[in-house]
Amino acid sequence: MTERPYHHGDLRVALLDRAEQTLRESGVDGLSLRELARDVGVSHGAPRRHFRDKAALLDSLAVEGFHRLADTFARAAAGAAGRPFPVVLSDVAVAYVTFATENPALLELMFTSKHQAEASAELHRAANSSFDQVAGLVDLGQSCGALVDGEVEQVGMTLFAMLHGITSLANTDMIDRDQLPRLTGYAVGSLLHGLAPRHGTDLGAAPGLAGTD
Amino acid sequence: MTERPYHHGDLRVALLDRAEQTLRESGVDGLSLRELARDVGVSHGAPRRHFRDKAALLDSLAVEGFHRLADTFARAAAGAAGRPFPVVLSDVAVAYVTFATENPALLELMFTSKHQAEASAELHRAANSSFDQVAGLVDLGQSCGALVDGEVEQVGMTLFAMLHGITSLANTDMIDRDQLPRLTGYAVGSLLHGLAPRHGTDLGAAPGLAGTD
DNA sequence: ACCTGAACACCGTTCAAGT
DNA sequence: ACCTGAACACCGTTCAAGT
Repeated sequence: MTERPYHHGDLRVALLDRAEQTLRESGVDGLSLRELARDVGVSHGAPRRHFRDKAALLDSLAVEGFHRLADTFARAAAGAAGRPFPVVLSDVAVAYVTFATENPALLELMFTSKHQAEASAELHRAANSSFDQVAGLVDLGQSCGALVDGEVEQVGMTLFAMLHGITSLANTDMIDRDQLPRLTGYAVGSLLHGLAPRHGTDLGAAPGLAGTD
Repeated sequence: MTERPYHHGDLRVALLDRAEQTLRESGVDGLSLRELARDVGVSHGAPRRHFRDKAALLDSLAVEGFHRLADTFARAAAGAAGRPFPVVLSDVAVAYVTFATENPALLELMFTSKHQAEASAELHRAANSSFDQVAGLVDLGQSCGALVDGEVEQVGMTLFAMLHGITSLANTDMIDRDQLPRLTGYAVGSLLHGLAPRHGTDLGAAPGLAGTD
């Protein structure tokens, strides 16, 4: 690192890392390929070797985001393993909401429709790695009778869609941040047997969901 | 209209109309202020009088989108007025899904987090006009006992979030288009009393979701 | 194999000047 | 009040040339 050699060494990950940081700080609109190259100390034409396109770099960020999300799910599920299913479910739900809320720009990138046809294959795989985590959770919940019946994929997608919708509304300031735990608890509860959503459902106050004071 | 005069007449709405069309055809990325001005037959500096910013124009499009959405809700609810509540609910849900699915780029614009602070007031009002429609529907459903209990705002937001999440996933090709009706029916059913979501619920296949007998 | 740097076409924004 | 057109700084993309 004393004197930069002609070859950067790992320009691809350097660009990706810097891009992720810029994304978090300035959103997608603040992301310029040229500035990225400047930040990393390389000429503006250099990124071309690693990303054919600006869109390609954005797609790679989205793929990375899905991998991190899958990781987050796995970690949350592992952390609550052995505890009653509702706790596991709500922990995973909170993990998603937290992740989505802390990385709004990344989430938008992941769930934006302008992905390249070529990248969509890899992106699809990456997204499925997240969905599979949810599906596994649904399977677990159904086999112990805590979760509502129905096709795994259908229940899982409903769960995912609810959480995604809630965080999306929160990220656009359409629901207050402090209503997030209650809404999350409510959504989760609506899929649990014997926990038909009603006012005062305690889930929102559970450890993990509460987290206010 | 024979020879364009110096003053355009209604440049603001002309720009907005053209922008909406371009948005539908080419997405947000295909929207250039200069091209817009060209298309409308005006110099590239002209839009400045009506939109201080490109972002301001985008915000106006989003506001317009929320107004159209509120209209869509009202129309669907009026069209099913008098029929059993589940029918009304599913009609409204289908109306949302259809609207969101037919205007993916507009939806992204509406639920994107990069709105200007100044526009957010008007946007908030416009968004609330949509949410109020949903709240009214929830109120109706609860007072006739068909809809799950809970605070109106909470149930309404859950409903909205579910539908928004589902369409968002559909618009990014993460769920198959042909699974949309079933998923929508499933989501709607999960908020109806005595219609606990289960495999084979007929909701999705019926006209509008129907299947209420 | 990887990077540079000039070149090109296109932006968004600003602002004096025109009508 | 509304629009024009030159000017400016910045892009993304391409490609010969360098190492």
